[in-house]
Amino acid sequence: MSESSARQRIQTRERILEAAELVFADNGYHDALVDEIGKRTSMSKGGLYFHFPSKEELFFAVMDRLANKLVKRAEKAAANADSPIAAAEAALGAVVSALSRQKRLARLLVTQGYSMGNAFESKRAEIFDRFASVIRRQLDEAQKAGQIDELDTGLASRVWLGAVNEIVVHWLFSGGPSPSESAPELKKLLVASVGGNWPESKPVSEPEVVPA
Amino acid sequence: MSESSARQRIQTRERILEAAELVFADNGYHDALVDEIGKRTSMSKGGLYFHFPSKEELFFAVMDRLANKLVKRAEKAAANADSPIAAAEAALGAVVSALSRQKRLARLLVTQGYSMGNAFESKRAEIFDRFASVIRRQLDEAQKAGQIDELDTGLASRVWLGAVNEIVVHWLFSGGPSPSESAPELKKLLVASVGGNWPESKPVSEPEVVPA
DNA sequence: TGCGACTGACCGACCGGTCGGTCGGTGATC
DNA sequence: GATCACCGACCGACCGGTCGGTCAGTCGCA
Repeated sequence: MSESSARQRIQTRERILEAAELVFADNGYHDALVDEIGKRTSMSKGGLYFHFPSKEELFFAVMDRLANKLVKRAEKAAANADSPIAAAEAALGAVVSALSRQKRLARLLVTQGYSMGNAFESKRAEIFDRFASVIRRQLDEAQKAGQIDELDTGLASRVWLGAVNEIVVHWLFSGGPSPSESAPELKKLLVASVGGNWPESKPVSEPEVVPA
Repeated sequence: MSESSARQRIQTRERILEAAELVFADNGYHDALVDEIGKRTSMSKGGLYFHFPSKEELFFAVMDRLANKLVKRAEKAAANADSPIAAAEAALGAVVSALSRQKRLARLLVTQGYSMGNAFESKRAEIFDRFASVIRRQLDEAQKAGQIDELDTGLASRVWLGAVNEIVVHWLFSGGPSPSESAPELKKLLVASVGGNWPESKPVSEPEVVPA
């Protein structure tokens, strides 16, 4: 059946993507070996190359998959909030909390692409722009609602992103506190940056499940 | 004379460092070829390896040199300001303006190291910590002077750094406006993040020399 | 029997690092 | 001031491991 075989195909792809995610996250693009991905998939190198045309494409696919998941998470969190500024905060909190829980994913998203060389630039830009847009949309709303100052929301969204990025990298590289621990203070700083009035109510729930 | 030969030695090292800076900045650590650095120095690979024990050490030396220059610049700018919060702003402005002027340096400092693999982590941490300290010291002063809110200045300084980092990366990768164009608005956001009272006076001079 | 999925031995470009060798200068010795 | 031993700086051909990618062949299912 072309139906079930198509399903099979997709499942196999998924299996590869999962393994590749691990390997890329641990080693960075350059030091990740295609053979290693094969080993973890219990599939030979040739098999991998049947599903993906190159290491580069495979990496991009991994990044897209990851970005999709996280962006969705952020958008969902934003949708559940009850004011634009709270939504922006929630989106940011969702990402921070997800990355805190999965060091490997954080690594992958935030640093491990660069070793690809200059070809990575556009992918990085694309992904970060997607996150920035989520934040920005909320800030635009907040501005319309008069919750925050007049300002360049594009710039502000990148400031927010950059801040998160730096906190995460610092955690990864220097072993500081987990980003989720810094999150409340971080949110305070970022909301203040756009002149938002800090709401006394609702500290914005995000389960904050810490894995074993 | 051992005197002049020591001088010569240092000069040669400097020549190599300058060439290496260019090559690393253009290609990233991994894609930079030692042979290419040799070509630009008019020196053979063997010659290079007489002065530096490995490609890695050479790269670190380049990064240190660059970081030193920039940190000094930032500290100088801070020292010339007439209030702690203005000093923090000035330090940040100095870095932004320097990077805006030298795209290559920006690239080198901000992205090109990652392709070294996980060995880069500690170097990156070290350098960014140095910058963070400069900012932080000023924020601590400002806090003592009651110019800003009670807050975690360590966290705040990383927020500032991260913001700058993201603006620069966005400029490099997406060809947006030069960071120095965004600087005024950026400063406003960051000062607001720490609850600083925006002073109407003195927009903090930094010559803002734009090269041809 | 045809075809999609997969195997794994093999290829070959690539590049950091090495090492035997060269050479201009320096200073001690006669 | 000529000779000579020596040395630091530099040269560049070469080595050897690595790794992305290829391809002829296998297997099982429809």
